[in-house]
Amino acid sequence: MTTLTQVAETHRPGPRGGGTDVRAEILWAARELFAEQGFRGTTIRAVAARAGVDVALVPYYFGNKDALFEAALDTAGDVSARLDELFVGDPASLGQRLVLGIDAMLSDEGSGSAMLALMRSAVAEGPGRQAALIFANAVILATYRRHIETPDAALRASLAASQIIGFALARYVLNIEPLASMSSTDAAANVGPTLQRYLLDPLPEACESARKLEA
Amino acid sequence: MTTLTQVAETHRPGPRGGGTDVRAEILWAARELFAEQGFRGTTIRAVAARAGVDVALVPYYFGNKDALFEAALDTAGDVSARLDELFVGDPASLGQRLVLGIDAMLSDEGSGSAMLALMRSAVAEGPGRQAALIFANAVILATYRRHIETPDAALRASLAASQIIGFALARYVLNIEPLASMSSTDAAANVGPTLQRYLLDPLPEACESARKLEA
DNA sequence: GTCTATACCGAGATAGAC
DNA sequence: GTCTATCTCGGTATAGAC
Repeated sequence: MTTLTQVAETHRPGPRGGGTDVRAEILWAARELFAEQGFRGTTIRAVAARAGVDVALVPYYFGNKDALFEAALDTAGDVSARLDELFVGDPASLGQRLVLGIDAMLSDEGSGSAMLALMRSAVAEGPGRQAALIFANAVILATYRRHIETPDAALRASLAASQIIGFALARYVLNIEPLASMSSTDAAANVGPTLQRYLLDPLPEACESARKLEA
Repeated sequence: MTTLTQVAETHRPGPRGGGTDVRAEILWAARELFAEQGFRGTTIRAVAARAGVDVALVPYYFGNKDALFEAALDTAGDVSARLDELFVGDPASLGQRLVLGIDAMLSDEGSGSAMLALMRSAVAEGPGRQAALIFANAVILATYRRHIETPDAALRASLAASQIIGFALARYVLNIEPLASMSSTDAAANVGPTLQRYLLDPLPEACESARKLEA
């Protein structure tokens, strides 16, 4: 047993001095750590440590780890809007524009890490599943539907999503060379045509089981 | 302090009755749970419970959770061999054959769940990273190199890997419709041409940054 | 309303009893 | 070979100081 008379002298309770916004501090730390280490890889204690606050403040402000995750990665609206813009323009270069635009988003310091964290957690287990399905499915699919209206829209969107997800993971998460370190323009030249075909070119005829789903 | 005289009466130490192979029992339970819940989602305790053995037997037989994971998913040799076979045949239908073959592997009860768990853990954090990179990178790339020898081999393999990974995740993990529930032949008809192009068709000219890597 | 301290529970890992 | 006890760590809940 230790005597309880000795108390730590580091910090006293009560509001902080200085103009630091603790909540924002935590959010930033969470964004960085989730992007670096994934959902289960980042501990609430690590977030608190990087933010320079006490551990209990994290659940205090955000409830629990799941809610913190969703708060940290809540950039879906922005992503959706930016994807929207990529669709306007010459249809002949839609595939290239998509790759270039998405690659720019993924390279971006702020939203890029969030998107990658979202994808990681979508594939892994845990609460991020829901949020990430919104990204992969709803965002891409809805964006696509808004711009190309054919009965094949869902099929085309799901095919495009598969290549976009694979591209993002291979290039930024798995670091498969030489795809990982090639320039954006080269990447666009290579995978752009795939998206072009999925989104605009005629699809193969024998596709009954897919078309059946469009009820 | 508790008195140490009172001992549990549930099970006594010592070898089991019956002919059950404890090690194999644990491996099967681990395979199932890793495939269902991912690496961090499955607890050693849960594995032990499903196998009907004591918790401590798991680290006893496999060292630690990482080693158990690798043991459970050690099907790389099999996967590599099956991929090898897919490459032999008419080059004109290579893409379709690959999709059909890979889809069959992923649908398979035994190795399919292992491959999916491998992919999940590759994208997520944790020890599976290494093993999964071997799959995504070495297996696909090496297999490919064995069959098509051009200076572009690595580039082509990385592109194909990106589509294969995205296909597997979108279809089997994220369940993006209608890709998720379409038939294998329809899937092959749709994404086969992509692999065909990545692997065999001429690549775009302006690809300096990629070619520079082939030293 | 903000912050600190601390306690609880579940999970991985290890030592050692039987 | 099998199991118990225990250590440590991480997420969460609570009590209470300012």
